Amino acid sequence: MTVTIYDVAREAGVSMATVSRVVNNNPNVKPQTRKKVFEAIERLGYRPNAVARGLASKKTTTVGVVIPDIANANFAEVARGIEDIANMYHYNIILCNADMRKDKEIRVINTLLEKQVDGLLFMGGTVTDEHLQAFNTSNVPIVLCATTDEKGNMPSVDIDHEGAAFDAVTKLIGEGHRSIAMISGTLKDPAIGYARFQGYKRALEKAGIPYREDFVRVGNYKYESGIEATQYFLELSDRPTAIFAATDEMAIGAIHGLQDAGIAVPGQVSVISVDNSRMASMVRPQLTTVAQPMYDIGAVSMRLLTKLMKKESVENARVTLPHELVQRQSVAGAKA
Amino acid sequence: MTVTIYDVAREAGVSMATVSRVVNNNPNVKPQTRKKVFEAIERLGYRPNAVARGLASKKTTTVGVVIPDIANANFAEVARGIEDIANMYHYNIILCNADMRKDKEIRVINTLLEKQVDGLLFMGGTVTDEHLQAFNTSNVPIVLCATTDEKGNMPSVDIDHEGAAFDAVTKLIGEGHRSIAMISGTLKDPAIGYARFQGYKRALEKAGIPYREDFVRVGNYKYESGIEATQYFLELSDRPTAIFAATDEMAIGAIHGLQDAGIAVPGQVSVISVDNSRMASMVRPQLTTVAQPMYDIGAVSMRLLTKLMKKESVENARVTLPHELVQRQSVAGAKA
DNA sequence: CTGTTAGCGCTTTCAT
DNA sequence: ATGAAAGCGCTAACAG
Repeated sequence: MTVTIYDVAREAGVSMATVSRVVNNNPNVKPQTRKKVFEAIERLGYRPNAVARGLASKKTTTVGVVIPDIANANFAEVARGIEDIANMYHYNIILCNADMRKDKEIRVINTLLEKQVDGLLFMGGTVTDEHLQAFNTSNVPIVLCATTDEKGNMPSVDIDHEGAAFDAVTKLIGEGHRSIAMISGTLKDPAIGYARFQGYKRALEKAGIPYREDFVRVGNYKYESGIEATQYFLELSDRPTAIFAATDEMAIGAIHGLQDAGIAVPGQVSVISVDNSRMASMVRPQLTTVAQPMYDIGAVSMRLLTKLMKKESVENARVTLPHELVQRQSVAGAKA
Repeated sequence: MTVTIYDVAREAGVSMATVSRVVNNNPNVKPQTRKKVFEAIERLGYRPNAVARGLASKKTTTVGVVIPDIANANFAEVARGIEDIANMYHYNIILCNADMRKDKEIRVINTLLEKQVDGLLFMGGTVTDEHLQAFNTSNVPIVLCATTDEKGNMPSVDIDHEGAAFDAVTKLIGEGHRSIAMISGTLKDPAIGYARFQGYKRALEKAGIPYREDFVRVGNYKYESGIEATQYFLELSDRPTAIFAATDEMAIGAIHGLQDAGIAVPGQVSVISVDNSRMASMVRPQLTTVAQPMYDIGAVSMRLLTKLMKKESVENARVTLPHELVQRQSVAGAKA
């Protein structure tokens, strides 16, 4: 039925150990023997059983990554960064989607740990005590990627969300805007939603612009919620001249919400956001936004994880990658 | 160090077999014993080792899915369908991205098979002889999902790409268009690129419109290539009045390429495509497109796979799901 | 350079 | 209802 290492050994006239050696590229095998074994493998169509290997060696050479939402382009980009580095270090990666649901995140973490991954990458999403608890039961290294824990105890790679939001809003202020509304993500999410909201407030404060509650709407990071929030702003007697959206997707919603109401962007209202996803160029006017280096976040966090898995010492286990304003066409100066 | 089933057995004062039974929900355990075991598990923080279990039982309750491009929203949607059904049947799924590269697809298939998945879903992408060869070495069921093999020998779930393209172009013709250009995907891909191209040709033919080679440009399914193709069409002395793009993303590129050149959509040129991705509503004018039931493709293929894994008999192992025209704002009648 | 021999942690007959 | 024991397929000392 299934051909095992034992079958190969018999076919090649050597011991299992020798077959194991050639399969694992152990140099201590005579070239001639190696050849014999390879031939036997070929002849029998032998495929090593990774499960048995994992049990015997206590290593699976695979790292698990939990991705909060597979449909989110940003996370996809992070995943690409992870993969490229993982391949470089000969790790397999198994992706598990958590569908934006906390219970599923916890379940997926446990599943991955049961599967004996050699390390875990937890991407995006809020890190609650429950998460921490699940992480604690693990004896493999875990790094947070595109998120952080509030306590700051875990290795992580992220950007400075508060600072990115601050820079975006400051850009608007620099263009002369004083009536700046925000379409926020959920404030319950400390890692992203709340941090970006804080950046908005700080930029206002620094410029001496009073904070107005009616200038903030909470969306769900999605396009439709950007439209809805914008429609709300348009009903205000005192309309904003600029909108800061916490994500590109909501910003595109804002642009369309504005345009559908016959308002020119950026002629009458400017729009800015944070992300610089691929979509930012796929809208007219093209979106001015603060870029997050998603690919790098993935790459750096995977690199960090490899070090941790090899028990190498790491200088700094909490890295913050720089962000940067990308100017396109959705921001213009405020009318005097 | 790591706590094993043996530790739990000792702690609870029972045998390994009994612990195994309660962990696996075997009814043949006295409630009282069950309770004792659960307490021991709790006290020790026992987590079953899926690798050991997999080796002993020769089942991993996980299915591998290879996804050609994690950044593609359509595939993400298929993946969601897969997941929902997998959860329902208590299978874990592990996603492996193949980065649109054939060699990586083959490698990933082999990795998954080595990991002893109980079944495999191969999503999108062309199925070559090399693929078939890799599939053949497997003794677990495999189903193609959002693609098919040319020979038609493998279980698969897909839509009728040729028919979808035919319907899209026919819609244009119904609106009075006769100068219809196409932005195709690569013709090398029989499952999608070529099939949609064939649909375009057949619709033209049926309407008695001669096929013109200069009205077809091959793109790479991406936004930018949609723009480029459109710019090419605009340079023609004899411009098309409508553009059929093989994917939404290229269609959005077409819309913007047109608008950037000062051409009204759909006023002067109509645009239609196939996909109905989320993006179709995230553009102005909103895109008229033929919907593919991506989620259902995922769900149905996973369901099919569960049947195959349980060795249930299946009536039809090659299913084609229906498509449907979704009318939005990017198509208008041809000027008389 | 190669073979022997214990396990890795769990499931699964087979007894009892 | 429970336990004993034989593996699952492979790796990793250890010995030679």
